[in-house]
Amino acid sequence: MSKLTIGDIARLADVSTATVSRALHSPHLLRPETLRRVLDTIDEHKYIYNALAGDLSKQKSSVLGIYVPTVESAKLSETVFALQETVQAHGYPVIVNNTNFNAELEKTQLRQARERSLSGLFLIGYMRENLPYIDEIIRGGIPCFFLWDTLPGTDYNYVGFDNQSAAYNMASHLLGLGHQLVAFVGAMQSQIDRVRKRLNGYLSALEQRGAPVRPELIREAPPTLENGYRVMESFLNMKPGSRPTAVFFASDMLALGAMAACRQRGLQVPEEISIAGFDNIEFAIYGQPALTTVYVPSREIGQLAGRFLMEAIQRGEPGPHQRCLETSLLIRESCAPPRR
Amino acid sequence: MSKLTIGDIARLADVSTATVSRALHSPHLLRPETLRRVLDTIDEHKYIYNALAGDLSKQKSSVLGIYVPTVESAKLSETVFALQETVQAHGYPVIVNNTNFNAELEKTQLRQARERSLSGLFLIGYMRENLPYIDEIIRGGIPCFFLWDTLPGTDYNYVGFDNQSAAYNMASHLLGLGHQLVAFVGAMQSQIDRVRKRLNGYLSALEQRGAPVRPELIREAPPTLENGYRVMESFLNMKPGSRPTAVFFASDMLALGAMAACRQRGLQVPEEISIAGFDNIEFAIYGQPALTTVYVPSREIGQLAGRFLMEAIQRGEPGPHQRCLETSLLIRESCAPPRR
DNA sequence: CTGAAAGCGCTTACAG
DNA sequence: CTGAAAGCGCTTACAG
Repeated sequence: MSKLTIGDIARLADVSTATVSRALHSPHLLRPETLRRVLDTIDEHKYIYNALAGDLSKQKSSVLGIYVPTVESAKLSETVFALQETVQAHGYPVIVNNTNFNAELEKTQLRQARERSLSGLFLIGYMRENLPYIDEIIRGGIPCFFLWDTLPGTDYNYVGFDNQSAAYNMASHLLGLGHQLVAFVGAMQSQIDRVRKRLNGYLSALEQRGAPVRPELIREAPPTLENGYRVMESFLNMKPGSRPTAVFFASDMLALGAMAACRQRGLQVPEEISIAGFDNIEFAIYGQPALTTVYVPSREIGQLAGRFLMEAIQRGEPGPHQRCLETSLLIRESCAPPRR
Repeated sequence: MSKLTIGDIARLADVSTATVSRALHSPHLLRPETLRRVLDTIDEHKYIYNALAGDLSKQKSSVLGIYVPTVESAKLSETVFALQETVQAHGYPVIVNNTNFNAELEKTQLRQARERSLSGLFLIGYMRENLPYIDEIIRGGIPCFFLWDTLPGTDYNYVGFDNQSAAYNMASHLLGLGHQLVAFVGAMQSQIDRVRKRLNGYLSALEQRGAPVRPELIREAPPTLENGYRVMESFLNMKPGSRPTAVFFASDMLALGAMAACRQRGLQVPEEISIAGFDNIEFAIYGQPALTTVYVPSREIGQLAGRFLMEAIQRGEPGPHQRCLETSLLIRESCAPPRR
């Protein structure tokens, strides 16, 4: 019942510990006969590899880390799971960290990555103030991938999409429909760069169309149904004339919550007010009406990032690995021209 | 830039490595003056603790593992995140494994837990055939907690609820409304014990009411909106008379997908058909109509399980830790008496 | 193709 | 309260 070590196996198979280690990790280096003998001994005695010892001598743990600001959004989970699926085929487990928009917490979690010498980090957003610390980690030799955003003109690894132009396109679509008062509700743009870029996309669409910016039509809330509901209520309480005729939510959760608020008030979407989202979660198409939104390739992001890291580790490809994926406007039924 | 070890710190602070180690983990053992000197040196030189070495010498990694069959269900994520929140306050990161209803994969992931000597495991469901292997892990000294289910009469740790009686109650509610043809759609009851218990609850409600069991009204599908949609379509294609007048879905995702199928066919819920769910995901209340479902205390499960493990580790409480939480029927608008 | 041996950076029982 | 030293179980450069 007490645990066997490679030393025990070595003795039992009449080889050295080095040979046992090779049987486990570089079988091609061994004579088939030797290999077989060692492997048989391992099986027979149900030897369990001690990864703690292995990690220490390699000075690197084959564990990965992913950092997510919140997981209320099912969409982020898709990236997490696609990533896990990709890397677990290579035997890499992944530690999932919820930073919860908390810079202090995020930093603690980032520090653990160094203490544990993780093989790679994936960041779906990060707190701006921690960037220097992230740089330090990268210099320390842990590859970091930024997800859900692009950082062109830098040496950072990233797999994401152009948040600004995606938001620009949606805002333009709304303005093109004839809306003058288009509101924007972001999922924490003050803290998350990629959401700030969406805000910028919205602003530049306004500018390009010559529409005025109205600060009272720009809001921010964590991406939950309930917050969408609340924000929408507050819009609906504005007096007609200053009340937005279209609202662009930078998250489907918010948008879907908002649709419920409209329903509650007996307001027809899109006849009386247009609602657009961002993400394309599975529920978007089940909305009533089906939600016009921005398609985000969340699974592809996870897969690609996982693959890039595996290549970086196994084939020693130095990078930087950078990829900007396509998003697209999903025009469905929740947006229409404003009433005259 | 090269990494410092406690040996370096010891030399710089003119103490032994044992003292540095104590400063880090058992500061109360040191004279305040010594402690201060060591801590200052650590700060000054930005020493980073090497958890790989620490884990090896303690022969135990302060990492936890959680095993989830699928994460399409937002509800399971709630448990995962509540758990993480609870344990991360104690400095324990958690590896999240998606077993994806795949016994082979689950076993590989379980083996990694042993290789890495994790400090604790949480299983939200597991493949039946892997139970002997889980037993082996427990005997090997890694505490395991079964979540989302109860295992009364055993020595296993669990934090869950009574799936059978919860399902029994919902099925009884439907039958009590006057439905004769109540269908049951499970999220993989053939593979997941807790879902099988829900099926049993449904069956015993039928029996208790003297309602016949109709095999064609019992279905199984992974818990996604799309599957709910499809299964419902197939029910709606049955000829009236044999078609169910109420459907009990063992997952809100399925139920909400089914509501969309009804809408698509122009069928009124609950006037023409009743639909019930299980989970109470946030979307349930935003359904049209609001979904009648079973409340599952997913966050409490995660919190409690995390707390139990921390107590087991830190205060050495041996357990078994067992807790059956309450569920409740959430009667909303999606169920009504059948049409005559 | 295989082995002897140093080394990875901590922890902790023991001694003082 | 503190230190010397053995030990955790691997990996790998080097030698043969």
